[in-house]
Order: sequence, then C-alpha cells, then structure tokens
Amino acid sequence: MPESPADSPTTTDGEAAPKTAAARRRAGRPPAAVLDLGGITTAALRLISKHGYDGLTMAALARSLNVAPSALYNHVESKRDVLLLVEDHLTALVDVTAFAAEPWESAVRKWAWSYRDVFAEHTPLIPVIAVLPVTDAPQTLAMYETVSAGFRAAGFPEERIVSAIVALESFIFGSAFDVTAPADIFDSGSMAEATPSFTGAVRSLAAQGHEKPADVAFSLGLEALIAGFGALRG
Amino acid sequence: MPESPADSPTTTDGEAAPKTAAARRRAGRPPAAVLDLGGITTAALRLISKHGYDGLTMAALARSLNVAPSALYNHVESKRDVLLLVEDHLTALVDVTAFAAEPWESAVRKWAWSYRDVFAEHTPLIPVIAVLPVTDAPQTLAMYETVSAGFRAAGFPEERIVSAIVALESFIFGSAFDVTAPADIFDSGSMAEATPSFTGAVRSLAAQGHEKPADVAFSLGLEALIAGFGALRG
DNA sequence: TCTAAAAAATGAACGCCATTCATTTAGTGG
DNA sequence: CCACTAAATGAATGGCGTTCATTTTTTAGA
Repeated sequence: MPESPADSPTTTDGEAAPKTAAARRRAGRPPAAVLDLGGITTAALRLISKHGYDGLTMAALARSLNVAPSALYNHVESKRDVLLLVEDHLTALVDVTAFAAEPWESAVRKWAWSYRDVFAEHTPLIPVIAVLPVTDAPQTLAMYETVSAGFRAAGFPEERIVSAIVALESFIFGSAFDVTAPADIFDSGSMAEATPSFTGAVRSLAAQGHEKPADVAFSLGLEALIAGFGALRG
Repeated sequence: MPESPADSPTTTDGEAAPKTAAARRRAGRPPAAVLDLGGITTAALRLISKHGYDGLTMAALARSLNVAPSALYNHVESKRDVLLLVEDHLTALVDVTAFAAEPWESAVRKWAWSYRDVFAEHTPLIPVIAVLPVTDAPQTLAMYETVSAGFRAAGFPEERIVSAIVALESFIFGSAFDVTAPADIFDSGSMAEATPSFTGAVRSLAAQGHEKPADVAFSLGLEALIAGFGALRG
C-alpha cells in the first residue's frame, strides 16, 4: 500500500498515492495488499454520494470494502484521516486551469465558482479543511501554488497574495454553506410584521428572481472582491 | 421543546432564571419547575467555555444542572435544539448599534467585526446556522431587520439588500474558521521547493507582519466588499 | 525451498453518545 | 381531597469510533 511506489493507482484521479505518513512509520518489511488508501478513498466517496455524510461511518465503509471495521485502522489512524483523503481528492477537482490561459479576473472567477461548487456538496468537510495544515494536503498545496503564481504573474504585490487568497477562500467556504440552505430559509413567518424592512427586502429579491439566491449572492460578493483586489495590482 | 415560542425570559438577556426558586412561566398552568430554557442555555454556554464543544454532551449538561439526562427532553427535542438556544443567545451579542448612529460604511465594518469575533469562538455552530430558517431564530431575525434597515436607509436598492447581507455573512462565517486555524497552517514543510510561488508569498506575509494573519485577510476582504457594495447605493 | 517476521485482517470487546419509555414525583385547579 | 398534568427519573437501546489480542497472509532473505 503506501510502501511500494509502483503502487496501482486505483483512485479515479490516478494521482500519486497520497502517501500520508500514517502507516509509514517504520522502514519495514513487506506489505501485503487487499486494502489501500486509494480504495478507501473511492469507497468513502461512493458512500457519501449515496448516503450523505451521515452514511459515512467506519462500519459502513468497512462493509462496502468487504472487510472488518478494525482492518481500516491498519491504513488510517482515525476517521478524520478518511475525511482528509476525501478532501485531498476533491481539491484536485477544483479547476485552476484558467490561471494558465486567461486574464487574472476571469481566472479568479472560474476558480472561485469551481471551488464553491465542489465543496457545496461536501460542507461537512469545511470545518476540517479550515484547521488542516497544508503539509497534510498535497493537492491543496498544489492548488495554492497555481493560484498564487497566477496572482504574482498578474502583478499582485507579494505580501498580499496569501491574504487575498485566504479572504477569497473564506468567502467561498461560507458561500458553499449557503448553497445547501433550504429555499424558505428567509421566510420570517409570523414575525413578518415585526420585521418590515427585512421582509420587504426578501420579497423584493424573490420578485426579481429566477436565479438561485445563493448564486446571486455569490456573484455579487465575488465580483466585489475581484474588483477590490484587482485594484491592488501593480 | 416545551410550549409557546413566545415564552418567557429565556435567552437574549442571557440571564439566568433562578432555577431553584419560583420559576413560573404562565399563570394558571400547573408546572413545577426546576429546569427551564434559560437555565439550559446558560449551563450549555458555561460548559462550552470550559470544555469546548466536545464537552457539551447531553449527559454533561444534565449533570451540570443536577438532573437526569432524560429530564432535558421535557424541554428540548434534541441536542440540536440546545445548539439553537446557544446560537440565538450569541447572536444577541453581535453589535448592531452602529447602524443607528454611524454612516453605512463604518456601521457595516463594526457589525462585521463583531459578528466574526462572536462566532470565531463557536465555529461548530456555523454549519447549524447555515441551514437554520430564520423563523426558528428570533434574535437572528432581529439582527437581520436592523441590518437591512440600515442598508435601506443608506440608499441601497431593495432587491439587492438580502444578497449583499448574505454575501457578507458568508465571508464572515468563512473568516470565523480562519481565526481558529493553527499559526503554522501554511507551512509547506518538505514541499517548499515544489511550491516556490506560494512559499515565497507566505514568507513575505510573515516578514511583514505583526498583525494576526486572519485579521489581515479579514480586513482586506471586508474593505473590498464594503467598497464594492457601497457603489451600489443610490 | 524453507523459514521467520511483520503487515493485514479478524472478531470481540470498550466507553461514550443521543435518545426512548414506562414509571414515579410533585405541584395545582376544581 | 381528588384528578390532572408537567417534570423528573432510571433503565434500556442502538449506534458510533476505536482498541487489542489473535490469526491469517505475504514475502524477503538464508
């Protein structure tokens, strides 16, 4: 599993075996493989897409791999490790290709929408990502490298690049939660008369709207951030 | 959950119902009271501040109230209800006073900083809030009313008020997670040579900085949003 | 080819969790 | 004083992540 470099890809992205130090403690002897990190990752993703994050339990994950729950702990230190594997896989799905080919504004725009769309379906991961050192998430680090290189090439002052990316990311993560909110989340119900200003604003938005409210808000905020940050470029 | 939504003292003030003495909500009915929503809320908050959200279990909450765990379920339908009580209490701590006395820009600025600071200590609530209909959170609704009235008074076009608030809130929630991140979160470790652009940007920020990185990013993003949204005002 | 060692898998625990339920306790209006 | 009812109880339930002693499987090296 983590040992052999010629390990079979197994994961859909075929990306380098994530290695993740967990089981790599000793330079030891010979591994035998029925279960590996790639297989665990794809099984976890299948479980999540079929039964949601509530359906992702160590027992269910083991069952889907025809294995006893305790067997997972030979490859992973905790359930959090499984979430990290999933997170790393998902980050690789975020589209950063525009930074190589398009002007800064549209590159940021495409990246941000893609990033939000990927994690809107995986909001339970967001609290995990937020506290995750980049060292433990190679794909995330790779994304940061591409994005920061794009900012640099666009004339961004170096000492503000990280802050701008962090601000955008914060907005993206917060907006990902919005996507999952129920449609009637702003229905003030019996309190409507007590909140005339807000109720009117909600009605006015609904009257306008064919677009999804979460998309309108995301667009509005994103364009403001792009415009504001764009002014910093040298 | 007990009965009327418009019931007694409970939250907002956060003050504490004398749980020992006469705590009666309605005249006429026959309850005997040892436990009430206000007491549960303050006990939950005390538990959280002392042992974090991991320490907030129904058993621990009951113990801190000298009561059996099952007794809580006479007042609350689930643990989620407890989190909602806490959330409602916290939202009342967000400072919206500036909307009554200051120009729009500085009012938004003060509100946003206050909002972020309150929930930075309570990030486990954010996934709950995001899906919470405002009907179930009177204090949150009250905050929205004050803020949207402030936007309206500042000449904001009505149909964009909700979207602007949602965008700001998304940024605020995302930024609240950042505050809790470890200081070395961006240390690329052994991958440093592979990520020159990002590593350089991180170093450059660190060289600059005495301020906390999360605060710098929050300020940068917030000012961009305020500037961008300010331009929408009539 | 044989052997020895270790990784991988097993199955039975453990402790903790939120929640349920039949029952008892204690106040109050009639 | 009784009947009614909300509140509190204590025992039980099922699920969770995780641990551990044990057995199976695999293969590196003698």
